[in-house]
Amino acid sequence: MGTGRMGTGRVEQVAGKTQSAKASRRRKAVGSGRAVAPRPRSGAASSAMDLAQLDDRVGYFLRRLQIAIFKDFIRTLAPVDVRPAQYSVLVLITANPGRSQAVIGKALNIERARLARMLHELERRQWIERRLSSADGRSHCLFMTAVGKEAMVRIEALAGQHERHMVKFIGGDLRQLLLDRLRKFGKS
Amino acid sequence: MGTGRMGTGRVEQVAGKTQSAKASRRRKAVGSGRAVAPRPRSGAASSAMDLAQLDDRVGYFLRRLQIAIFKDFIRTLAPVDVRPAQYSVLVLITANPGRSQAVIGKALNIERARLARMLHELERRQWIERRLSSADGRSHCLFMTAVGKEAMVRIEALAGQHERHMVKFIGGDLRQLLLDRLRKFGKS
DNA sequence: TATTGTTATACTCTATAACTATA
DNA sequence: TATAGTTATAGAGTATAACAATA
Repeated sequence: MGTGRMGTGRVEQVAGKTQSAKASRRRKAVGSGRAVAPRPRSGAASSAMDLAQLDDRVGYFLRRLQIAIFKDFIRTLAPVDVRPAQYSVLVLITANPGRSQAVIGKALNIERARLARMLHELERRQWIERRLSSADGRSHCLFMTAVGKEAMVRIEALAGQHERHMVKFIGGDLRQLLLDRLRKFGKS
Repeated sequence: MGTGRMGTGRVEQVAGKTQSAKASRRRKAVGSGRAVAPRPRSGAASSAMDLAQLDDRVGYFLRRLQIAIFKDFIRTLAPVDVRPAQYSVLVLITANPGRSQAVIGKALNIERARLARMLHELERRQWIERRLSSADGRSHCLFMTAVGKEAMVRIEALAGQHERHMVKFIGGDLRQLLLDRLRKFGKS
């Protein structure tokens, strides 16, 4: 499951592209009519929906819960335009300054290729800084900038707000139980 | 969060594209050297990693658990090449024959655009059939084909195997508790 | 006007391969 | 030879807009 688009963060830069996108869409739309094979007719069913075996698949419900949680996270942190993966990286750099990309990536299970791009974005926003390691010329040591540390104050405030939403959403008891039981799956 | 690639399902059709992909990559690689600004040097940190605030974010752990679960699902159902979203659609069509795409999509929170493509794929594999509704000319009623029903036997067997992996992975008690508490978030 | 199914575009994220610089 | 960072490609998934046909 990738994470796809989800939520309403990052709305700014879409506006400028609307016109040309529309135009090219219209251009390409010419002659794109799919040859649809004629289908047989059938009466439509209309009783209540049965989830059947899906009702016993934890994965299914966990997935839906997780999507709802990420949506709230993205919505809550929209003012600072920080997504879940970015947040986890920022927290780790803040708490562990000077670590290499490889180490941070492994801790969060983020591919180094993906992390490289994400760090470029965070560097562009002047929140983090990369310094070549004096011990290993291949490694980049990661640090928060002064601007980044300042931004983290607001980011953590919003993240805390999101966490309080979770308490209201799934209940404080279930939240705590999940934390206690799931921590072991999130390490390494 | 979309779900991205994840796991090892669908490996077949990659092989044939390797050569041309490599070639075009080499072509484009010419002159793509990024002008990297020289970075200051720094000593590398090396103590144990601190998850800091991340250690209290249920969303973080739920996300990691959910990824692990989907990976197991994809790996376990690789023999039939069925992904989680496809599985959920197949189960619902099997249990609720004759429903429209709109209804199935709403029940599973799958965008109608996305569902249309997925159903094309399932139709191509001759597992499902679309019939125009006699009551509403806009609707397509969905049915499993004989081949599809036959395939579902193996698919459900593998899905059950996956579910037993879950019991071993998170424990039968936690699985049951999650099912009891999360079902309400998965309906609508 | 609104809805159903469809196509297309943009973006996020994962997986993978290739390349460089360094070790 | 192996590792760190980078770039690029393919693919899954989400969000969104537009369109034709139908209601």
